[in-house]
Amino acid sequence: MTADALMASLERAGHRVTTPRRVVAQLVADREGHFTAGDLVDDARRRHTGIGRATAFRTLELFTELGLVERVDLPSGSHAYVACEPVHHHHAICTSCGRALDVAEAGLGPALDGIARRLDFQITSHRLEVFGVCAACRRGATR
Amino acid sequence: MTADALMASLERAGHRVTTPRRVVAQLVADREGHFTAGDLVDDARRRHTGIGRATAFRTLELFTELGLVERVDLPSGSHAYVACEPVHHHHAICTSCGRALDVAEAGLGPALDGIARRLDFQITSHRLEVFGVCAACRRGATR
DNA sequence: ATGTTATTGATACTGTGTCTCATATGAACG
DNA sequence: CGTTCATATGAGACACAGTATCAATAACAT
Ligand SMILES: [Zn+2]
Ligand SMILES: [Zn+2]
Ligand SMILES: [Zn+2]
Ligand SMILES: [Zn+2]
Repeated sequence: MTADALMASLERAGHRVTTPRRVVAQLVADREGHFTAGDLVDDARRRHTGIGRATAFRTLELFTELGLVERVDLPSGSHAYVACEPVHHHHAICTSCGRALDVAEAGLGPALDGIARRLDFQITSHRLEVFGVCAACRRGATR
Repeated sequence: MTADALMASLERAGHRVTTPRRVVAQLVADREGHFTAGDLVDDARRRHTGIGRATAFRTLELFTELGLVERVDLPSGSHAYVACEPVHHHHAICTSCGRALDVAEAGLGPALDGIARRLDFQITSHRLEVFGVCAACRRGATR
């Protein structure tokens, strides 16, 4: 996901294209794997962009609403984000390198149907998070 | 899950049986559906138990470690807990009444295997959260 | 260029969750 | 029982995460 693509989606949705937002978009695009709002704020300060804390949070929220970025809840309890395509899918998160692989819906349907039927529960949304070690990390060291 | 059962498990695990912990166990047992640490602290104050904030958090953490209580991440982003059996399972959370129904692993295995194979990803843990409306809430009103 | 409106950033504020440390108290032992 | 000592407690300080306020600024349609 490139910074330009993020800005384009944002404009398409009728939001203003501003410099601070462009900066945040670039920070997001430059991130590998998941990151927290705090990480982004730190990036912003480190690079001496003049981005305020509030703006970082607000822009991240905006991207999330537009589905350009998705929030994942790490086992640690902190809220992280990953840039991803705006279609329903899940994430396989590598606990070693932090990268998030996209997981297509993939056979979850029947399992969900079963749950709905057995519990007489009307499912409106669901969230699956898979944690483990990616192929790259299993070979090379922690890198 | 009764307060006594919570305390018994706690003792079995070699922890001290103390009055504050008994109180927290009771508060947990009295809760229907999910609750946050803050909710519990409020309960404690409201009932004029002398439980300190730190103790509520600590006891909740202890119960969680022992698997007597499980943490769920609500879509809102807040961390909630539900009392439940110490075996692997998931939760169907009613967005109307807040109750959490236990969901057996049920049919998730094949889907996970598929993910692991397709992504060449070694899964070490996973989390599924299902949100929707329970049978009771679909009939009666919001109750 | 101008006016309207959305956006920004500093700052203050509301939580959450953790840490420290002096005090209290379970439980094991005699 | 009373003694002993590791554990647990609670007050309060702390470290963050996230939100609200508001005057100043910048987009963008005209
Ligand atoms: Zn990896
Ligand atoms: Zn899905
Ligand atoms: Zn459960
Ligand atoms: Zn319900």
